[in-house]
Amino acid sequence: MRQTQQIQQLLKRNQLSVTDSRLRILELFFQQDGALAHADIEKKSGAGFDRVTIYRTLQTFVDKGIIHTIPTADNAVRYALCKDDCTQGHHQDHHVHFVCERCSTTICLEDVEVPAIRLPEGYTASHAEVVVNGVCRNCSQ
Amino acid sequence: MRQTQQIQQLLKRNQLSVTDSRLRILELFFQQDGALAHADIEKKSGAGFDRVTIYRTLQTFVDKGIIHTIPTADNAVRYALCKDDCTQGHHQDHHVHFVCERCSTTICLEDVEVPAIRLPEGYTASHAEVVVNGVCRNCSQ
DNA sequence: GCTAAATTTGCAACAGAGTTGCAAGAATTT
DNA sequence: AAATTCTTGCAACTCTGTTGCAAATTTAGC
Ligand SMILES: [Mn+2]
Ligand SMILES: [Mn+2]
Ligand SMILES: [Zn+2]
Ligand SMILES: [Zn+2]
Repeated sequence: MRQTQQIQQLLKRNQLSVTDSRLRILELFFQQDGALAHADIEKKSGAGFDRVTIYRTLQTFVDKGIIHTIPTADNAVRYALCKDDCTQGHHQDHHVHFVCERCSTTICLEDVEVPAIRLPEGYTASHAEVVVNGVCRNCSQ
Repeated sequence: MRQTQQIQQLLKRNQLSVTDSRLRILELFFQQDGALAHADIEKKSGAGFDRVTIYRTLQTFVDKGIIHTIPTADNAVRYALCKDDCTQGHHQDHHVHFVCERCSTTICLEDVEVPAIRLPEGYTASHAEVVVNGVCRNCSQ
């Protein structure tokens, strides 16, 4: 398996020990193009990892800049691979996210940048999150 | 009390019976300019309304177009009064929301419209949510 | 390859957010 | 004021996420 090798290297590059759950969870992210919620991972991982392990693994990946969180209206955090140059403690994912109303897939629109927002006097922006709801490419035909 | 009168009328206009919890919760919203989360209301209401009553009251107000929800990154729904022309089943609040990193107040920027987002081929937008994080007017001096 | 140290995992127990059914209580209608 | 309608509180439950700790696994040194 070529991919397993690549994932191992990704872990080592981030000074993380190579464990079954980390390999499997990253594998899921690489097989998917939409985002994954904790519950999705619990179902799809198969191997019956403990819920807590999954939470901790996801948190570790976020800390290392391997995945990023996506805020959605339904109060369940979703995660997706960082394709930008994110590093430990410094995420760079300034793109728009899309949630499909039909299939409820959550997708990173890597090429759509968050527009600059003109704020009233006295407000200083540090970061903006844009989530667009609508119908995705798959569902619109 | 003049305000109580006004709140009563707001309830009647929406075909809602006038009850202690509804009066009190609306009163809190009118006294506040930031948004309120369920937990805030539970604390500030004083009168010890049941948690379930608060949840149901908030849901009713959202359904009627009296308040709207604000998505934030911390996975706790916040609510604010609708100042736009929202009606039963049809919210019109297309403004930007702001979350202060210092005081964590959540504010509706009624005058800041959500910009149009250009999506890739195949995607259709129906609604976009913009949440800007930063430092608010109060905290920036 | 084996051992010791460092890290990760699973379990149990917990906290918080939100939902549902139902009987009792209040508000509205007549 | 009584009957009807609607709302509330309670209990019980689900789902999401967190923490402490001992056991298991991984890594590093030899
Ligand atoms: Mn993304
Ligand atoms: Mn608002
Ligand atoms: Zn879709
Ligand atoms: Zn502030």
